[in-house]
Amino acid sequence: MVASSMPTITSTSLRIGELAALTGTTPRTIRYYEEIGLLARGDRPKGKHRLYRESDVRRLVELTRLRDLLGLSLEELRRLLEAEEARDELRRAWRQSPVAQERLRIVDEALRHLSRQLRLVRRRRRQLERLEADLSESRRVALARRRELRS
Amino acid sequence: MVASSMPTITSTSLRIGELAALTGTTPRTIRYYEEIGLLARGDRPKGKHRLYRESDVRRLVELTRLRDLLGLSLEELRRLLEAEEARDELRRAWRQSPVAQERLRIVDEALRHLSRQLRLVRRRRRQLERLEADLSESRRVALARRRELRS
DNA sequence: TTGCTCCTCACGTCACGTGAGGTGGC
DNA sequence: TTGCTCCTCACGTCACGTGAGGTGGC
Repeated sequence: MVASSMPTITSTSLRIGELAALTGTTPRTIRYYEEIGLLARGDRPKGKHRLYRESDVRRLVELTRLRDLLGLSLEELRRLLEAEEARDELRRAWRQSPVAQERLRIVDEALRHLSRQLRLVRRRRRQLERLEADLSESRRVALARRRELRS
Repeated sequence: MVASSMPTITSTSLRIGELAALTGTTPRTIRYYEEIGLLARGDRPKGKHRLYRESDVRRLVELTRLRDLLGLSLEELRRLLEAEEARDELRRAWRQSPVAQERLRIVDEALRHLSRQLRLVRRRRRQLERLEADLSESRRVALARRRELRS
């Protein structure tokens, strides 16, 4: 009873419904993202259940976050994250290559990518701040009017 | 030559293409919003051109802003703005009714509505700020790594 | 084994995009 | 009048939602 059938190879193995619940999305969305190539296929005999790991949770959270908060189409999202996939590739290469020259190139690539996302996020935040300021101003006016009516 | 054919009744009269350009959207979107009742029909002999005024520009800008920045569906948007239309109704009533009691009710209604929108906007802004903080942190780590590599 | 979740089509829906063919005129 | 923009269908597309009918088992 102590040693179960087989040792788990992957960290935590999730089914599609569990991944969906953890990321606040739906199985259908996950299958669709796989279909259009936003999520990896993960070699699996056709008809059998999909299995996911911790890294898939992080990936999907990032996807939905950028999608919702930046309002990107899935095509734009794909282009934005292609760079990131290349970065992951490089990160793997990083461990193999302790050559400083090479490592510097990898870090610079990552920095360019992060800067691009930060620019998009900041622009959005400024737009939201402007909307919030406009609404606050309207409220300020309404509050003043109410005070006047009450006096 | 001084007195042209007829005096313009509406402030500025815009065609659908001009309204679209001013609001950063498309004629098709405007027609669709009219179709589903987000924009007024504006009595017009069927087949003839639609004409818009300054107030339509403001309305459409508000619509697209809330749609894009809050990520609302058009159904949610409609519900959010139904209150606002009621508010416009009341605003017209305002001018007729100088009864303080009635005016107070109108202002309170407006305030509740503004607060609701502000809550949505602020929640969004906090989410964006969290995303921005996460990205900034990643960049900080990458920058530190680069400094180390360069030394 | 039973009951849940999963599987793959496949059609439906929302929010428009994109012609096609025709008419209007701030 | 000519050329632009507008008009109304109507079909296409993106990003999924929603069954239907069947199979799998972290």
